[in-house]
Amino acid sequence: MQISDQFNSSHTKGTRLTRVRATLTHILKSDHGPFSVAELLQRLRVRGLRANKTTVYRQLEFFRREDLIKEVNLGEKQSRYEWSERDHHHHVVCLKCRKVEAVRLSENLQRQERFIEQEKKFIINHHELEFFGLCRKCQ
Amino acid sequence: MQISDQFNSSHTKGTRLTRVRATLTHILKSDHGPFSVAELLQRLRVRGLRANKTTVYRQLEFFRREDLIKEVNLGEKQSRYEWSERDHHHHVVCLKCRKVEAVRLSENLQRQERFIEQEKKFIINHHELEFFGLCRKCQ
DNA sequence: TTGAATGCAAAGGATTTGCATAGAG
DNA sequence: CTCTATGCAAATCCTTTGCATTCAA
Repeated sequence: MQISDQFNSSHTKGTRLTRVRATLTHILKSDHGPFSVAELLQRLRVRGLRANKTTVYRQLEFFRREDLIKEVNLGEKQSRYEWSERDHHHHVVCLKCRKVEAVRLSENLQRQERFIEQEKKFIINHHELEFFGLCRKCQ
Repeated sequence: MQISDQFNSSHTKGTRLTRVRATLTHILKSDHGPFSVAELLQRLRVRGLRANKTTVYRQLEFFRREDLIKEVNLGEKQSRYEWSERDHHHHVVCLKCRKVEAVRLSENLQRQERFIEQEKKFIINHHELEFFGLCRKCQ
């Protein structure tokens, strides 16, 4: 596998495609997120890779610098991370079992953002929206 | 001041209106939030009350149990807290100076919640929505 | 060969817990 | 007087840092 297969921005010069990085990329891209660091370590282990948590934190820092992932906060003590290439979406979080699902809203928040920019004189960069409730099983 | 002035739910039997609790209540109710624990300690100090951070955490736990405050997460490492009696609103957060302002949306998210409840079979309890960008001064 | 990536231990920062003491009712 | 609230120290949990070693290119 060539580095250029996955990382071809000018920022990535001098970086190396290690086994941990390749596997983490694969997990973040294809599995169902968003993931906590503990979950990522777990999934690495399942794939036969016993990595150190520090390494995972540093990989996430790298992905973050390259704008490849987004950090998500669902009101837990730890952060979660997900690949950012996917479509813009939000999350529904079950208050009982903590199950997380992605949702796409039927209409977006553009209009609200314009409203806020006018009223507050803020320039909006992005928003974060999460819904909390009970999933089907926990109802 | 009577306890019943501020806490008259059936849950509050046996609780005591200490100076810290009364002052924290006042700060959370009248000052401009949401506040971190450090900020609450600072404001207590300004009012001549040197409280321990553990005490503040325990007071917040108490307010939370009584459903008097909401915990807010703005992507920082610490949590923030605000009195929950106020009107439902969201936050705009400046990515540069971290200034926080409240915004009321011109239209609410009820419709989107109904949509999600149908599509995902979730029962929505509440949502959290924050906008991030640059405030007037930081643009 | 060379410097980016890794592992391990230790440090940091926010939050929680245990226990003895203070103080509201 | 009684039991809730407090303070202090220590413990926990997540995250970051320092440094010597490994390994991709």
